[in-house]
Amino acid sequence: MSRTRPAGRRPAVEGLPTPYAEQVLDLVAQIPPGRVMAYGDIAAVLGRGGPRQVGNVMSRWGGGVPWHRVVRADGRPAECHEGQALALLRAEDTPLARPDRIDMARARWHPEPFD
DNA sequence: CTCTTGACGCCGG
DNA sequence: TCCGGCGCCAAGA
Repeated sequence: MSRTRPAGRRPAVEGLPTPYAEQVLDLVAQIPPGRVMAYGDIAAVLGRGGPRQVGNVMSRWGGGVPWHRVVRADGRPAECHEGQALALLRAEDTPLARPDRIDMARARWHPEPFD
């Protein structure tokens, strides 16, 4: 009973995150405030899976990471929490191209080898 | 092994 | 701009 959880993640529901899910969550956790990454960008950086897989991971265990910084390639947050995500993004001064649209050209973030 | 399910992405109309 | 449709790929039944 010493260890109930091997990691500090917060499995919102149940079911341990798969190794792939851990990779996704770890990357999302590194996105700095005021910046965002598209689902497809995350899959491309990991070199595995696709945007659908990233979305699937976020839907299950996204609660432990800055989920609002993961948006669609067109600059809009996922529809299921669009308003809430926009509020959080505006609160951290994320560049917007429109009231409900992220300026991907300025807000898109990519992990550096130095980071 | 096959089939289904997705917090997606891109293209055409 | 808004729709509809197909492609992509991990995970579970």
